[in-house]
Amino acid sequence: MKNTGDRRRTIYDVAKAAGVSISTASNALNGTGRTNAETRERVRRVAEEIGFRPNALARGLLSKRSHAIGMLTNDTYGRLTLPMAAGVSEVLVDHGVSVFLCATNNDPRLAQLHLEALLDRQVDGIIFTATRLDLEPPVQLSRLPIPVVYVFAEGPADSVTFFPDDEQGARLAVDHLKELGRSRILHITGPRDYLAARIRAQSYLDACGDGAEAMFGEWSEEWGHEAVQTVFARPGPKPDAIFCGSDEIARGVIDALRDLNVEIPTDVAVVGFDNWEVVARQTRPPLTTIDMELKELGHRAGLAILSLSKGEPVPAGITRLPCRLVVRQSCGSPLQSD
Amino acid sequence: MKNTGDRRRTIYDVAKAAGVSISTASNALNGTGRTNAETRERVRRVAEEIGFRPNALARGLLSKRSHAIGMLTNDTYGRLTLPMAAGVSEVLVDHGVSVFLCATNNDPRLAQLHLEALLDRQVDGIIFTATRLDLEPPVQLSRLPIPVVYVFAEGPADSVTFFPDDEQGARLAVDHLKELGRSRILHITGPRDYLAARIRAQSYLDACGDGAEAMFGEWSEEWGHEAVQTVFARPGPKPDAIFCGSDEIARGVIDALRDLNVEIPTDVAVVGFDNWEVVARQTRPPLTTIDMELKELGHRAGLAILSLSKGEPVPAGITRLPCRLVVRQSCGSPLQSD
DNA sequence: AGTTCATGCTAAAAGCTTTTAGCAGAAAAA
DNA sequence: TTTTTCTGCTAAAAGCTTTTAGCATGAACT
Repeated sequence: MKNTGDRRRTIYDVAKAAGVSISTASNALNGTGRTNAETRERVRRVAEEIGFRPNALARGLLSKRSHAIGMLTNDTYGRLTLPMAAGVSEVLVDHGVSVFLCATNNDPRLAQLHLEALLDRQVDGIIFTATRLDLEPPVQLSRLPIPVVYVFAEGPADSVTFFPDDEQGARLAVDHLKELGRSRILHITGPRDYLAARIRAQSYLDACGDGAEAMFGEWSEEWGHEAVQTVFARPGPKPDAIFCGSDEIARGVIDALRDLNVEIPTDVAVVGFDNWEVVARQTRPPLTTIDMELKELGHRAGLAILSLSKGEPVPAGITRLPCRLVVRQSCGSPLQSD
Repeated sequence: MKNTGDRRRTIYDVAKAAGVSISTASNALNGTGRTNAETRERVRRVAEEIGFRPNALARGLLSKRSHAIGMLTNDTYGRLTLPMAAGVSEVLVDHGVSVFLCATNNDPRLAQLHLEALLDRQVDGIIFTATRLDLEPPVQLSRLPIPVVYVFAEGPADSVTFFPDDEQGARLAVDHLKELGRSRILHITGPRDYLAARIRAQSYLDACGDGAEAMFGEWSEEWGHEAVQTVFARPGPKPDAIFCGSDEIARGVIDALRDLNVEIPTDVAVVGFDNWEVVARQTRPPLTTIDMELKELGHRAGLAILSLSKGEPVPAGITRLPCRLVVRQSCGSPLQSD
């Protein structure tokens, strides 16, 4: 007779079935107060039997902690957001915390609406995510009564913020190319007004020194294509490796190189950025690239908001999580490159 | 003095500030009961002034409707899920309903955990989404005390289910090609064990009649590439159009055709399926394709679960939402094709 | 024997809202 | 004048849980 009725079982039902008071039932189930071991066991068995599960609303109302958080995102497409969100949800579900997804489409009205709904629901915290790293949050988050964690977006001074370590990621790519004996490395990346593009480019320039060249453009395949054509059309020495600011750009680069009959990786090695599998796996040859560990980013952001919501201290400022090099075949390997 | 304090304002604060009882305050704010117009106005003004917003937890506890729903998905990557989820969230936020995102990663344990959390939170309904159309839901959803809507996944008999209209979508593609004067249309698509692949293929066969050929394989670029090579290597007449089961396949097809020096769209017209912009916009030439209207699918699913949760009747069974043809340049146009 | 202590349990309050039942007063009807 | 009806308001209950304060009971002290 496991909750076959229509009504959800309450702690009142448990108490009645176990022949104790409501308080004793609660204490027994939560291990609080003073309870006889035998009674405690009986109550727990009864609760299990009738399929009792505590009402999260009532619990939240009393404890002032809803054990839910909100995720505010302005990413419509979801290439970055969803893996990240999955990471957040994955790490929090084990702590009994659920995640509200709020897609704002960069619309301030919608963002405001979502934010108010979240506050009305007494969420314990908010994770704000953006894809356009440069964009202002579409809504005022600074003076909220609950903690906010920023991912892929910079919050006000002293806020808790997570980014991938673009600087280290770029270094990873360049070091890999250098280890394989490449010396004339070119960098083709996205628009200069993206912070991530600037950081990666600077890291590349620092690592490669003189002769290094960073070409800013778009986050598109087309731009990769175009940049390669430009470079190979002009006089002077040609690069023996290209580090791309995104996998999409890398894809354009690879296509353009093939059109020019340039061998990959023999003549030119190519490294991407994103490890966006649908792209990186499908290039010919498959793309060596930098993974931003989006899921791990989600884990960390989730744990951070969890700690903050409990009042535990979390180091403020920007935390940059290491990227990972994923080796496929667009660079050759130390062994086979000769 | 708009909620500058630490504590959230309650209806008790409103009542006190307006000099009325709690019940009157509630009645005035909600327009229930009998209230003098003047009093009602005063209460509302006061509520506005002190920044009162009702506690959704308390409200939900009483009304037994939490005004929240859960979205259970096993899609890790999110290409289909996130636009759909954004549609759901977008349409529901205006009705004061929020959405819990639960990524199950196809892990039954995780799915069970999420499901229990949702029930504990008294959600008003659940939207279940899958990418692998053939897969069983990772958890038993049939005997739940709350309504369930299925999207991209088939529920038990008589459940409310939404799919894109694959049959109509395929017809859209074939008709477009025919209108442009193409007669030898080939179909290259994904694995036969995907229902969507089978439906699209059947629709194509019905529309094209004898001589039509559907090639099943993978949902990958590589397969598109390979299929084209096979077809163009064997003797006999060559197709003058290729309808692809996905944009990724189309991409492989286009690349392979270019390698063979076949002109697109002059010699062969290509149509994709998905309107996955990162792919469809970046092929050369840009890809004419079928859009599944994922956001609209989300809207409809959201409205359906809303109605169901209010006890309003919703037609059971599978509803298929029309797809849309997106014309780019991979087929030419009636005007420029000569 | 009288006091202190520990144990196992319970009644009641608190958390915030909505709804029900009903009270007083005034107006309308008898 | 008495009764009915309507109006505007309020006290209290309900929704479900956790926590606080405290009540008996029996054991261990002084």
